[in-house]
Amino acid sequence: MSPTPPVPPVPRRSDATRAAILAAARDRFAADGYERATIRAIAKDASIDPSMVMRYFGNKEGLFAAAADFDLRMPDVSGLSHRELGIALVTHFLDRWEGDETLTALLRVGVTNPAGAERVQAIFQEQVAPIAAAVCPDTAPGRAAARAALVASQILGVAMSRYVLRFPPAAAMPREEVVAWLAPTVQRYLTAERP
Amino acid sequence: MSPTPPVPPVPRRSDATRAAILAAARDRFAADGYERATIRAIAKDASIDPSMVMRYFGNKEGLFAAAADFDLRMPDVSGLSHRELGIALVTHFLDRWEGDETLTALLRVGVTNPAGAERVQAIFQEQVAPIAAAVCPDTAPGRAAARAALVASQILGVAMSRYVLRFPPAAAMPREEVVAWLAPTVQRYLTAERP
DNA sequence: GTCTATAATTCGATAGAC
DNA sequence: GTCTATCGAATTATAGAC
Repeated sequence: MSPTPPVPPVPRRSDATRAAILAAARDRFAADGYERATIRAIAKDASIDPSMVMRYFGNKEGLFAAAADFDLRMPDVSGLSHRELGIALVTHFLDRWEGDETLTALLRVGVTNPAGAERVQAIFQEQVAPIAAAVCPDTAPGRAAARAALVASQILGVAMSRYVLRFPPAAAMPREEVVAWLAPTVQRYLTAERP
Repeated sequence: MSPTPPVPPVPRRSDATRAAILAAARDRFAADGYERATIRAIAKDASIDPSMVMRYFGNKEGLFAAAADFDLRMPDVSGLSHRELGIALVTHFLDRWEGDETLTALLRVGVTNPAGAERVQAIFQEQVAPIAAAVCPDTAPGRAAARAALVASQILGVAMSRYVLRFPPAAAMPREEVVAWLAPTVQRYLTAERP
């Protein structure tokens, strides 16, 4: 056996091509959903041949899985008051949603594709539940996950209304008003005693 | 000209066939979303020929529009206290969602199809906004629509988590606990002073 | 009213030249 | 690594016999 050298920081060769494909895939999945987003269209957006997409990612689901690996970049909320907590989280979610259409893509795909639904669930479970566990008053097993699911329900709902379905009243509502309405809700789901 | 007689209660001839197609369409749209729900599969479920679907509804979008004409059957909330209002509305929405998968279908289609998004918006706008207008404390134009959109965001979000994406913590949460958490939220969106 | 047959596209995926 | 060419399957929609 040859001694395996430590893996170099960038093992892949043509990372630029991969990145271009992934960026185009995120756009298309976000705009069209999983079914309507065709590999052909994604490849065209990336100025590359459709067969390259297959070569890099195997099949369409593999492409989506690679494009949907998403970090919510949840902020550090330790030391915040309950009131500040709700405002910080809602503001952060609005920032993330407006700054990166990957989340809209995730939501669109999650609705029509089981693998997409699992990705959405995993992302919120892994990244929001720890915050809930850190601040919620009850300690029984599964309670942090339940509170994280409540927060996710309100966040996903406003994202649906504002960015996916684009309800005129929701889409036109100023950011500050969305935060003012939703922050107490999120705060209560995380910190209130169980009703 | 022949004097037109008053339209009979059932002008269509084969209403049974239409109803069977619509029922099958609702099931398929709910289970698979707009793109994956094929006219062939819907016709097969209805034990009928695919071409009949085209004959009755013109095209796929016409079929969906007919299948998605939905009545939320909002209850009469006049005379309820603010506390009772939140409980009544959340309970009613959970009932509607669990008793008829058309709403899940609507959500699935609204995400990938502009016409579907308009239907979802119209349904919530037409049926929830009047309730908001009746109970909310501010009277400026558009405020009832904004409050209805807030309510819709929380209701759609919990429907997404529970019935579409099926987050385990949200799907496993007992109905009474969902009502207990969400009722104060809905109540506040409808009746609280503008923050 | 119902069905057969098929047109016209479009898609994911593969094979293979260079 | 990149591209051309194409297969096989599936779809919506139409035309027309009965």
